[in-house]
Amino acid sequence: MINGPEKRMLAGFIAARRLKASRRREDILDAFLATERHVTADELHAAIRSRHPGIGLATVYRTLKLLASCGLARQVTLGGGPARFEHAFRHRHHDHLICRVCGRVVEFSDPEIELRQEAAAAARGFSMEEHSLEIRGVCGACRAKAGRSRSGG
Amino acid sequence: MINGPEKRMLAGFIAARRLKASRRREDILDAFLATERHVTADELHAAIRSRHPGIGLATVYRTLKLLASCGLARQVTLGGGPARFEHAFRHRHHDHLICRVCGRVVEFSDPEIELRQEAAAAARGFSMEEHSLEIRGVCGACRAKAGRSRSGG
DNA sequence: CTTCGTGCAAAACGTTTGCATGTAA
DNA sequence: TTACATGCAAACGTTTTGCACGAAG
Repeated sequence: MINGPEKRMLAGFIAARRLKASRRREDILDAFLATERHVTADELHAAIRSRHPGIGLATVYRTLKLLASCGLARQVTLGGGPARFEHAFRHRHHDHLICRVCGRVVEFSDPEIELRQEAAAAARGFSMEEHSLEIRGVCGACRAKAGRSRSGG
Repeated sequence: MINGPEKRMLAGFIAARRLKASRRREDILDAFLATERHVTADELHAAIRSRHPGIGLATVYRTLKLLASCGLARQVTLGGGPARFEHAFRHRHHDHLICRVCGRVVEFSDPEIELRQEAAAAARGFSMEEHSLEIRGVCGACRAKAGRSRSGG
């Protein structure tokens, strides 16, 4: 991912706004792209730190906000905890299933739900701009585990 | 609302857990029931303070958590701000439309969306326990106002 | 009398900001 | 040489907690 479209996208955004390219921003983008979904600023900071010890948490916050502005990251708040960031470039909008037991997050998307949301908003005079749908419950693996320990112990 | 079912519900919960009834808890419940939807702890604290100056913010937090435990309140986080609490007793689950311009919150509920959420969860092995759907956009009044100022000057 | 509730202040937590310095343009 | 980026620490707003005291059971 040394020269993907994400880098060009960030570079373009920076040029358009007359900001400045920097090594830090590349480091943070690299780490963000390398990591799996839904990192917090703190997690990303820790991950980058192993390779680039000098980096400050504030810079990670500032850069994540920048990545969100240019459409590379999307900020989500899964269940009230700290803000999390997921890849947004070439990733369609989706909703989240969150396992209450193991914390696993599964993404899904249902066109019919999307349509109905638009309709519900329109019926009440709203124009919809964005939405977030979060379903909390227990995933299959955790239910199986719970079933086993109930019957087995 | 001096002796509604909410009071009995709280009293029952307190008795069942061998907690203690108190004047403070009544005051806070009264204020919560009297207020309109979606208060923050701080807003509720301010409202109670005019009548009961000695009350502490921490007590409001603790009591709101208690009300949530016994099903009288539901905690929602509308758009990333501080936690808000809405009435939960005899109020069906609903979702929220939030106007980005004026902050107005409209509640709605769509049985088809609910069903599809269950189905989406089940299809991925999850048992759904709760969900939150938030739609942000612009309400009719604010769109009308914006249209007027665009065309009018 | 024992346990729980309360107010206060302090701590904790995630996030933002001010400032001096470093670095890209 | 100008403006922006950075690291650090401090500030910030929200929420929780420790503690001594008061009140309910």
